Amino acid sequence: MEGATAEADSAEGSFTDESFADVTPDAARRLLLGAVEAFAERGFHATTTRDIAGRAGMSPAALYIHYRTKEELLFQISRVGHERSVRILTEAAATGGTPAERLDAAVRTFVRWHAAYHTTARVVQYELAALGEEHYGEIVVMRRRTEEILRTVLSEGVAAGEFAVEDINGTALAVLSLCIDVARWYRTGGPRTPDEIGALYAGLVRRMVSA
Amino acid sequence: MEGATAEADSAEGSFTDESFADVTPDAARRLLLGAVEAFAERGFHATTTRDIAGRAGMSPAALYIHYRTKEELLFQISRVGHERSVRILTEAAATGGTPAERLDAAVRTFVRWHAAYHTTARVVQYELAALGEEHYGEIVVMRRRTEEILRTVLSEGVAAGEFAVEDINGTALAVLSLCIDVARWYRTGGPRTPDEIGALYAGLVRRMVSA
DNA sequence: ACGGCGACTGAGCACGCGCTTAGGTCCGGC
DNA sequence: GCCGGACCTAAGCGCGTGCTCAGTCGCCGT
Repeated sequence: MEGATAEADSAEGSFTDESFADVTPDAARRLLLGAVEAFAERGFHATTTRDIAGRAGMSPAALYIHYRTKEELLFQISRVGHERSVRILTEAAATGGTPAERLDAAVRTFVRWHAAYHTTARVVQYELAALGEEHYGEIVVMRRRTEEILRTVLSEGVAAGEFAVEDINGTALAVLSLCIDVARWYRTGGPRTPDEIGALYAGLVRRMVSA
Repeated sequence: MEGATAEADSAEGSFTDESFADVTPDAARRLLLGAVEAFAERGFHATTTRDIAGRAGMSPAALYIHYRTKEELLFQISRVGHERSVRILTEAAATGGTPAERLDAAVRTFVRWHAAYHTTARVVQYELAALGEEHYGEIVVMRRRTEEILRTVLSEGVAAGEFAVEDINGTALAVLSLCIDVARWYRTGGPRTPDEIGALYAGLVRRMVSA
């Protein structure tokens, strides 16, 4: 929880994602951050390598010293982003407490991450189709783990009599879908902070599944 | 209801969207349908005009007899698609019955449309950023109407004592988000028919808001 | 002092893109 | 019979793209 709480604590404003804090060298990290911004704004295919390099304050050619292709840049973003989001979900779902409490924590922090880091999250969730086949394969494994975590919590809640859920697979998919889609519509400076959306969504999901 | 029921009646398989049935001449309609497929598969920016023309069985130049630019093709798809989806929601929310029944009908048919015509819906919901500024402005008006319909039903349900919803705006956004995101993950040939997903989601939403 | 090496740039290549243009074909009206 | 217009194609223009490469800069160990 500690990590997950720190994750989105400053909550408002467009601060950069610390997911990429330990990427070295410095230029490689700046390129990644530039690419995240650009991909989130325009999409992968509408973004030029010149734009990315420009945001990082470098010439177009410098990009290819640190990454072999534009697609590899996307893959690194996707990989790190997925690792982070899976970690957050795992930690939240593994806290002590009843299944209801764990589902609450999972939805709350997952949503908060998608809102606070919606720039990264948008690339992570909506640019999958631009990945190469092999890279996509690696990512899909992590995505399946995400679904598995949700299904597990729901099953345990049903077993404990806390939840009344007929279609566990379908409901898990719906809950995830609800959380993920936050990255699509969230705007910094909107009426709600990531924390508030997390709280709202946790409540909605709780009512959706509780017995 | 009649129209909305007919809308997704054959329910399974990848049948073409009749939204574009009255587009003339024939070649213009074939181009639209080809563009819908291509945009849904690869996204607007990754789709070439040669690809679209090829799917319609024509030379690249033929596209420009019927549409001035590639973007206009996207706009026509987006416009017709939005009109259709707004009409569906409006009709469902305007049936007689309690707010709970109308919310049920709205979610059910809206979700069914997004699943059954997920190809069109994916373009409609996820390619907005590729629209030109003026065209985007036109579309946004329709999207606001969609939100308004949802907020109205929720408000009426609260007033009638059927729903217990604190944050009407936030909840309306969440419900819409849930429905829309179906277009992202739905695949034809998956375990659930559009009808089944509609029923599942209507139930989930009902529990989310009911007093 | 200097060699070697990693980081970076300026210039530019080959390609595929959106779109245009000149011209061909077909068909209904007179 | 033949004109006019709607529809379509072959060819290709100009440009911006992803990416490359020869060469420069500056820092480090010796």
